[in-house]
Amino acid sequence: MPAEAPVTDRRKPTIADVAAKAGVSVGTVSNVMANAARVRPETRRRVESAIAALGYRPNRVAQSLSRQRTHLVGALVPEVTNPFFAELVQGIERSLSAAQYSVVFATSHEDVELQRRYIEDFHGRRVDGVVLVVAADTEVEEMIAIAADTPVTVVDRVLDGWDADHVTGDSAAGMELAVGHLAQLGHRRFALINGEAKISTARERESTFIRAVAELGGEGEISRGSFTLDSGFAQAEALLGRDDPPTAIIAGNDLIGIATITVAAQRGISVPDELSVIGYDDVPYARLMAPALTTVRAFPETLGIEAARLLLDRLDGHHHDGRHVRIAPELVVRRSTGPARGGGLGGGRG
Amino acid sequence: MPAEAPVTDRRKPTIADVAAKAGVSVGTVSNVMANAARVRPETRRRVESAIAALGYRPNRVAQSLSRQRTHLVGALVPEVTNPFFAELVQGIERSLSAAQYSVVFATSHEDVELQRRYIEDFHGRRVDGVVLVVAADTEVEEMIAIAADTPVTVVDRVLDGWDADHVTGDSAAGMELAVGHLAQLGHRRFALINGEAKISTARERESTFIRAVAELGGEGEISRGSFTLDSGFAQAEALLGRDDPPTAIIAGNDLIGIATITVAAQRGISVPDELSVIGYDDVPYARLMAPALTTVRAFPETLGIEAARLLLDRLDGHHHDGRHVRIAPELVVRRSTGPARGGGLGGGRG
DNA sequence: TTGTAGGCGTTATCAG
DNA sequence: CTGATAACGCCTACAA
Repeated sequence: MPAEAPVTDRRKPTIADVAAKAGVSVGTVSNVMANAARVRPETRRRVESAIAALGYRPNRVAQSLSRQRTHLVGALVPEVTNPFFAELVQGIERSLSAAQYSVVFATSHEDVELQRRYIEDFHGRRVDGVVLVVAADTEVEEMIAIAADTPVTVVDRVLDGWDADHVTGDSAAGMELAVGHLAQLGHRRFALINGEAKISTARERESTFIRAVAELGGEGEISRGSFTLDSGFAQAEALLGRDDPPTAIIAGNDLIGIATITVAAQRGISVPDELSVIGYDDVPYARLMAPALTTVRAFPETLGIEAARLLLDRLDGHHHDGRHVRIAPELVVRRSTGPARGGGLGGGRG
Repeated sequence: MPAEAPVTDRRKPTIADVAAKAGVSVGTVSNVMANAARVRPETRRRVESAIAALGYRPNRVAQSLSRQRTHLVGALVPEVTNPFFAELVQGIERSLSAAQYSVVFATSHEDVELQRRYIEDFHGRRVDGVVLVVAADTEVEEMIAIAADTPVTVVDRVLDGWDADHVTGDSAAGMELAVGHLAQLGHRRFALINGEAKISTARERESTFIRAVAELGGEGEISRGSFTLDSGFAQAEALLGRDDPPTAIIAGNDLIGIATITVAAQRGISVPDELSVIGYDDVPYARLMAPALTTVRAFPETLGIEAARLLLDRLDGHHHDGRHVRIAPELVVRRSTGPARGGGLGGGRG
């Protein structure tokens, strides 16, 4: 080898290097990469072998700047340690990466200030779009302003007054399923242990709970906290520590339901003989409880997939007005619900 | 307003717009933003108010191209629906974003081909570094080649022959804790239900298991599958369906441990009276089992935090050789382990 | 069919 | 202290 051989050049090859090696211009290289028709087969071959020889990979940063499109989307969820959101994120990531988008990912921990910072970061990076699970105390006005001129798809929760694309679970239907199931088992005294009242899913479940119980002529009480195991423990503890707990507890999500079953066990309350418990979401751990948790399946991964689809549609220019897709929930009967103590009208487990 | 007023300009303002409005050059604006000392206070004020008036935010894409640094890091894990990795990801994301990095996130699903594609995508996007949990069947050579000239920190699992920075849990110590605890309870017949033999943590736990059991003069058998609930169910089913199951089962991770407890319950095997079960990791659901799962806590979030720290150190140019940090595990005794049936030497629960 | 050159938005180098 | 201007790497007219 010649003495002039440069020390190993660690710089990644650029389109200019390829052009030089192939003896063509950068424009031509760009054309073959774009698969443009207007390039002679012979030339194409030369360029392609130069690309292969150099191991050339286009610089996406430069591409983004030039094309004014990053093929990047921001995903912001409250937590990733919550299995519901983990599945949601999985759905988002799968769909987006299948469509050749990369996702820059962040968690807000229900903190609006953090949420604001992340969204600004997304903007700074010129993401093509954002998939967002709004944090609990989010102000509509701020969101509308912040999300201006970047396509946003809102998922799981909704923000009143913001007509962004969104996909949600049908919490009203889900809650009706839950109350209906319990009613059929003869229950008349219910409690709902819920998450943050600021969150739309919690509100929808709550109002439906109230209405459904009223229509039934039953009694219903409501406890509010947050959608976490810890809050579930505290709330269940308070509820089950009382003299006359209800015969059926509906949990605002499975974490709360799981905590409730655990508290009942600790207190020697037999589920489902003395107390029926039903959760919401159907996370993987619901069926592993003893007894296995009856719950309303919410299909979190599907939510994520649909959210990604909506966003991609918009990025492709297919749609322009605020769309709303609603995912229908399903009742999953397991072992944590049973006939109300003292009989009642209801049939057995069928 | 004048008739010539342009239709609302949705284009984000550029540094040139700011310069024009402030009546200075782009270079000066750049200097102001860089907080350079060499700018007259009066000028700075003018520029700053122009920035504020326009709501100017620098374009990170252009910055990246110019600075040759994206402040982006890629994070690739096998799954995010596995709570161990969810916590790991949380640690990574927290640390990195605190250091002003954004993370582009992906999941390999233990698929080496997918893993390859994601890493190439990371490269294409010119991430400054990557945090990687290697997929199960990863080839060293390919990784070494693919990861060339991009700082990589390997976390949780290790790839023999690759001297990248890495942070792992001390699986040998953890397994010794597990076997020691069981031995003290009088157990002599053990089984290990493990994950993929291709994964370094599984191998380390397995070899330590063999050695520890041998030193004890006990019997040990090994079942291999994958680190999932489903595999845990299948393996536990096979093991507990036999005539003479061991008195103590060590699970390669908590998902397997949780599945084992569930299978035991289904088969009417009392835990811990007839069978002791111990898990690994201490995911949040371990303590919610009935009985609560004794386990070895692995601190996944800490793994993520340390991995991020190692990478950041390297990106700051502080270190250059392959470093290794090992996180010490802790035994968490709960209710799924107890004295071996038929007595033995061991004391009670203390 | 292929080459040239301007533009994408910043940073950095140098004169002035 | 400030203003031009050349990178950074790629795309896309427009010319040739």
